[in-house]
Amino acid sequence: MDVGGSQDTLEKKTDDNDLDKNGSSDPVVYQLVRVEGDGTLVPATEDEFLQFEHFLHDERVDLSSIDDVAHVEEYFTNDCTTLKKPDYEESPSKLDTSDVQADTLDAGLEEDRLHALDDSINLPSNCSAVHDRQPDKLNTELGGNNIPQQNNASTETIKSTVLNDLSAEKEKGDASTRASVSGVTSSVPDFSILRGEVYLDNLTIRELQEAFRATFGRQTTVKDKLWLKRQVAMGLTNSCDVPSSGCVVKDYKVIGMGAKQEIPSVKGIPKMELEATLVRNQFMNPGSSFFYQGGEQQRSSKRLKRVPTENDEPQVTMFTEQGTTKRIRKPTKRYIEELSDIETHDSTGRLSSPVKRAVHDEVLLRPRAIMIPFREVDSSSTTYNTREDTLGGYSVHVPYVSRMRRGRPRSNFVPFLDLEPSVEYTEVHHADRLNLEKDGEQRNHKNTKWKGEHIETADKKEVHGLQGKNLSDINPQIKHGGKRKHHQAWTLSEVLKLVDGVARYGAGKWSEIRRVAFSYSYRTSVDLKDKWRNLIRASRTNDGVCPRKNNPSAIPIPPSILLRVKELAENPEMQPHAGDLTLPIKFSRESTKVVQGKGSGFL
DNA sequence: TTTAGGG
DNA sequence: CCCTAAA
Repeated sequence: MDVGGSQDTLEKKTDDNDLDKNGSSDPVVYQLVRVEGDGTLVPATEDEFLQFEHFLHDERVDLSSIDDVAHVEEYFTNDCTTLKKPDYEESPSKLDTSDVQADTLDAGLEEDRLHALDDSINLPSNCSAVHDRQPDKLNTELGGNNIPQQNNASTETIKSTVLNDLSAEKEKGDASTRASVSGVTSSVPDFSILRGEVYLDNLTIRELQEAFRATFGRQTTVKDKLWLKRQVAMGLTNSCDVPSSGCVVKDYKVIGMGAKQEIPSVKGIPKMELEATLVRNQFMNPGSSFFYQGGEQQRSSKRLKRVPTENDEPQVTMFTEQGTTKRIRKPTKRYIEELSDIETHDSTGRLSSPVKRAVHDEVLLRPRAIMIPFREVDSSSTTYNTREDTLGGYSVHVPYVSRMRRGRPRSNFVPFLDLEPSVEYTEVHHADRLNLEKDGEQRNHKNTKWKGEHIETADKKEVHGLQGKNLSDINPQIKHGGKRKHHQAWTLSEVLKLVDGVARYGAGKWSEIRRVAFSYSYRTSVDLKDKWRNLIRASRTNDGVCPRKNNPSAIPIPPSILLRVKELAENPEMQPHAGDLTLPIKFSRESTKVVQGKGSGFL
């Protein structure tokens, strides 16, 4: 039950600290805010954003020297994105509610930042905590870690990095104090502060700050002891569920409290490392990521919404997710489109006003794609890479990969459109990228799937003011009356499910079928209907002939299936077979025979 | 909202 | 796939 590792990781790079009781992470994007005299948080003004933006840019530049920049960038690119914690109050002391949800930590960090801000009034510098680590250090760490698949695992890499940070006892504290408020310090945290047995209660504020730094990789100016203790405990524990006092830290691990959610360390292997391992493993088993489930059902999720439901699964999943996430999390075309849509109005490519963002964010709220356990870090120019969603009750940021909504666009919302397949295709470079599928099954043709997400492309463009493509170029429809939005090729498994569903419930019961077999898919009943129609067409036509040969993304449909489709289409009566849902699909022998050799249909 | 159809 | 009309 510990999901912690990832969080630590996050903190390092993105500076988030989301820990949850469940262990689910709750990545959060920070928003630049200003602390008013009365302690209330006020969204930063556009100007402030701009300032920050610059700052970030610089950071970015630095990071560019890192290997696998693209990935790293993705994760480090965050910045003052949104973090609206409605009820969060600034005083640190209020953070101790354990049920505060992951937000607590975030809030904490935020606060920390805010404090810093207080100190140095208008410099958003601390917002950069995200970019805490120096490039060189990062490199070192990266290299130091024996993380094999760097490519496909930026996440892991990062994690490892964090691990090293924590476990690295070498770097002795020292000038930790000199760390700048900005959070970008060149000095190395004094990890030793957390070595051996340490009673947080006995630490001085300064020591706690050091511990904080060792834990989160960034400096804090907060002098609230309680808060610091909690932060450290939470950070080491990856859980929000920590007592306000009495925590004992031993070799970077929190003990002496209900450090339940912790991953037990094994023989001196730092917990973090274990976590990293976990992540890695998870990563290796994409199959375990049931996370991606499409997400229609998650749309309604709201931030802060925490579902008490706690399974062990989420945690495990989290790992998986993370591992997977990293790779996958690429902005979708749609995302870009959206951005474009919004940003387009802003020829300068600057950040849109807070208000706009807010609105946008709102819109982005209903994702359905891959969840990203990590906090999303966006480039200054973009805050839209991910959207927040709820995963198992935790709000997380997910890459904005999928279509938000199916069906008619809202009256006040421009429909998101996907690029044309051809275009999209070109954008998909990383074959190695993990493609999450809604349900493990649909992994058939990765490349065709997710065409919409040309991550790096998007990132870069966005970073640079997202102008790479013109909105119109990308999404014809938005600007002009364009073409179709997305095209998610149907996978064989989907087809099978559909056929099976029709067999059971009958054609026309799309809603039912969808509910039963595509509940976690973005396929809507209309999609099913359309698909069925196409299948029927194919079963007739195709039986022998291959319609659009020019459709590379179309996957061939086994003749047997087509035959079945045909049968179902022809004798609708013999359907409702409620009961054999468990059976995959029955292929009638004759059918198979008949159709065999005839050529396949295409999806 | 869900279906059925047209585009 | 999208969009609408109907229901």
